[in-house]
Amino acid sequence: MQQPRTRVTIRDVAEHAGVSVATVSKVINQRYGVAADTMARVQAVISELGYEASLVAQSLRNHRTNVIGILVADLEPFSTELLKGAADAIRGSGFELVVYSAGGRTGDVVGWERRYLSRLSGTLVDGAVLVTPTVVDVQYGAPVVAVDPHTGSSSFPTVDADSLRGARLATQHLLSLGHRRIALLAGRADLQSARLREQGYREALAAAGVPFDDSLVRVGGYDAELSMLAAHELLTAPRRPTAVFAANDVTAIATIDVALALGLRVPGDLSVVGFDNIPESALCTPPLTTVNQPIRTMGERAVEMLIQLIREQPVERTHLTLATELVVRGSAAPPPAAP
Amino acid sequence: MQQPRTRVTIRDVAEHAGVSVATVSKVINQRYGVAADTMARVQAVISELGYEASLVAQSLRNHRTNVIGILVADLEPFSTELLKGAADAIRGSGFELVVYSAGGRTGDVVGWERRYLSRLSGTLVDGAVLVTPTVVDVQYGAPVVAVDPHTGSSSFPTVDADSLRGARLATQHLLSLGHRRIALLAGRADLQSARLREQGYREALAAAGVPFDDSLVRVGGYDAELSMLAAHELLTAPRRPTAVFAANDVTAIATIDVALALGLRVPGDLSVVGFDNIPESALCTPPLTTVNQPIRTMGERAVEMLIQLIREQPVERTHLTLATELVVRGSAAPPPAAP
DNA sequence: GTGAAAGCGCTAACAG
DNA sequence: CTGTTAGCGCTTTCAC
Repeated sequence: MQQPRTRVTIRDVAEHAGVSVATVSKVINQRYGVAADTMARVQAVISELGYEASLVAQSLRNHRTNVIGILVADLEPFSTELLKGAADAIRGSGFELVVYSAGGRTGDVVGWERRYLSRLSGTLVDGAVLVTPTVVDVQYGAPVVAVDPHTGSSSFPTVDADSLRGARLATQHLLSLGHRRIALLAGRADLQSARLREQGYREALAAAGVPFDDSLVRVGGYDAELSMLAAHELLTAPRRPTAVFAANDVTAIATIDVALALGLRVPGDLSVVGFDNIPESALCTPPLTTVNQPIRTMGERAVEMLIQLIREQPVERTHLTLATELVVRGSAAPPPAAP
Repeated sequence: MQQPRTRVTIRDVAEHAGVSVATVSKVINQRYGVAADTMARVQAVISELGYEASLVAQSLRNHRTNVIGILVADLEPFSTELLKGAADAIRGSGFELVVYSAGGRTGDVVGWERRYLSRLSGTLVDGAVLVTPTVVDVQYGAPVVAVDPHTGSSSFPTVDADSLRGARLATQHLLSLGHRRIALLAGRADLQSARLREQGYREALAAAGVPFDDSLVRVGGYDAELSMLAAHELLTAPRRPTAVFAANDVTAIATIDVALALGLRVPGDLSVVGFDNIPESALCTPPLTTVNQPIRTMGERAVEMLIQLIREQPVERTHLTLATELVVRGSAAPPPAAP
């Protein structure tokens, strides 16, 4: 095989083989109407030159690329895990996977999503999966599936997890261990998932006849640093809670760190329950009791749904909510004996 | 803004604005020679229609996309971490990042790399970073930087970490703690990094006057499952080692799991040192003593180098080997008192 | 069975 | 200042 300075194009192949570009194209695409020996000759030149058709030129012509795009705001544990599920679903589907990351750029997130979706759809990708998108209502030239969109009412087909039930389970777990002063380290108020987790917490409290106490709620914004501050406030207050339900694992782990730094034992003095079940949650000390969100499965389902959409096959349900479940590990235990 | 069923093209904009496509193009690309009011009118139509130029058509024309591709075999901790570094380096560079994942496909890895590189280069991406590539010698239409290539002698500009020194540090650490029976859980023999780590291990042993013992070496292949088997063999042998140096963190963690399952205390009965310093290594129990490989920095450097290459700026060094260092945590301690 | 020609969406050179 | 034209690499009629 040669090592061309510049890309080898279909023209180069045609010239070397002494045929027209049309014929080469037919060979590449296995069309009928090419003599066996011509075919063989062209094939030989193709491998001699190491020719590969340009993805760009092909998609410009075909409007079909067999590529699925996934747009993520950043590569953090959640999106990374989801990507793996997507990769699982892609395998054997005949599609390829391309990931576009905004690289954690803050501020312009909405613009980025819209711009990319628009620039890619109909050309570079046959469809796209939007991970935790902020944009939910625009129609593009290609099918789009949203995973865990920031607002509940999306006009896109959507895959998410049952945050409401998960939060209820987590809170019930703490209640059944005997806790009554259960703090909530909430997520971001602008996100649907965060609102549902707070609602679940309130419902479980109400069902158990425990009054909701505003002073036990702090906003952690799904963010580690912010949560450390919030947790510190919570844990140094005069009557500190005996348990914390954190809206995601990252902030739950931050809470444990703060508690340990304050000399509290976990779960001896403070129980903590998280949400997400990211890989790190099993590895921290103590291992985190949390709510499993089937992140990988969400990625799989989203890609499967998207492929159906692309193939214009009927999609049974356009809003899929996957079940969450409690994963009991070591960070929650009965409260210390009342003073 | 409208919600077109199909992609809106430059033609649509031109028609709506009552100008030619060339003029629209000039407006988009901020070329001189457009009257202010024409410009305004076109801009208005653009935002009214929500037009975005097709990435595909642009790159076919321009041979310049301001997009950098990163090709990874799979999305595992190493590549994910590297991606983050790459994302850091991209920010503010004027380039965008696109990740292509083979999705852990085994077997066809080489073919995939070659095919993609070939299909993308010169068109969709201005250059590419290949992560742990098996292909190292082919020239493409666009610059390529390899990270931690599988064979040492790559003709690509390369970024890697000092595996040799890192392995020596790890082994010396165990030696200085008093260990003499130090096992090696090796990586894959076909990989440069694995060979260097074995060599470092041997050199440190030799320097300390400890004879190399073949029976203390097993191949873990950088793979968790394979390593659990190997570790089991090692730890159930008649004279088991007092320490294990694993060629990467994933296999080190697997070794700890096996040791604990066998009722051994870590580091009381068995010391373990890993290599990579992936995030998980700090979170496992006990926290892993390991060799830090600046993975994120490798991603950054690779992207920086690639950008220089794309801009045809001189690159000071085409083979960058980043320093490794020992990170002492809790998984290595002096050996149990000799029997 | 094969090739000439048109065109996907866009940009650059050149005329007007 | 604006439009016409050519062409990026490829596929697809449609003549020959």
